[in-house]
Amino acid sequence: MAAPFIRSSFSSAATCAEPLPASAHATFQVRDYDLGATLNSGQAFRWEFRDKGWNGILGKRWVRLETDGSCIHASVGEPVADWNWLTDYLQIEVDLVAILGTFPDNAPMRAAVGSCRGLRLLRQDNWECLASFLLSSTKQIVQIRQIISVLCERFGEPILALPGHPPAYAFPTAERLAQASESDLRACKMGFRAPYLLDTARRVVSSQIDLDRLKDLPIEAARSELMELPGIGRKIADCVLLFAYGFPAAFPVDVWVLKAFRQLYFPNRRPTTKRLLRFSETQFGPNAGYAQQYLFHYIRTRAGRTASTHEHENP
DNA sequence: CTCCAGGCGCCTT
DNA sequence: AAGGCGCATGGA
Repeated sequence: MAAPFIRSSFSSAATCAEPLPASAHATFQVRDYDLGATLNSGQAFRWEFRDKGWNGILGKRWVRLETDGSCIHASVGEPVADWNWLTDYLQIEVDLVAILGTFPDNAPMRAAVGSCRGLRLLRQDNWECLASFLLSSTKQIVQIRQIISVLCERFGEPILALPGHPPAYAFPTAERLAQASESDLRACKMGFRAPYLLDTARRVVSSQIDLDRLKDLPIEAARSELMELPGIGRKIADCVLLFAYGFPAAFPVDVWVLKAFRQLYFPNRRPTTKRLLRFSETQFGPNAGYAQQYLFHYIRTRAGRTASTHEHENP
């Protein structure tokens, strides 16, 4: 694989034995990286666009990202020496062109890639991703964000942001949520998902499932283990397999993807989810999940435009 | 007001 | 195996 286009602001030619000095800022050269599409495509729920940059929380670190197209500039609340946690999350080193080259060559796929080239799949923390998508069922993305925001305020550990920014909280640990009551969780407006989240947190804490071990399993085995958890079905399991564990063939089918495929590939039929999964396996190549995210983002943003133009259209 | 949202679990056929 | 329904909450 090609050398990563990474430059920290303190990347002097220091020897390996010499630790890099800690810094609150770093810059990374990027190619084909659409930061806005990536952070706002419904795979992560805590990024906020403020004053031409994205503010977010990764683990116990507050981070702000700004981009000019060829670089991503990062600022953190507390100085760090090692930035691998960020480059890994953003998947900066991934050769996107090689991935795009495996996508099926058809009109809908070309349109989707053309509309948001540079969209990346993130590599998220497995527990945060699992809990977040558990809360996603039959909710709009704005509401998912709201629920998670309240959950973090109420159960997350306070962390240090840059001066001038609102208080920040880490995503709550499974240990902390396992100690909560169902009504505590319902107070975060998550409704019927509260007992699912509570039971899942308790199973993680009791090692009934080992989330770190799943990355070493074949995708089918990892999926089966996730689907043992209450509130985790095929779709949410595939979101976690794709967005946290990086299984590139995981293929979440939600109402949007269902709608997109009916419209784009099956105009005169009404394929079931199972039929779509088979279609993805045979027609979408080894990075089916990556392709799916392009279609998801494409149709979701396009639907927004057509809906609003329709609303304002004159007779 | 109604309809629906990055579903799932459970219950009928 | 496949299809239908209830579930909490709040945008549109």
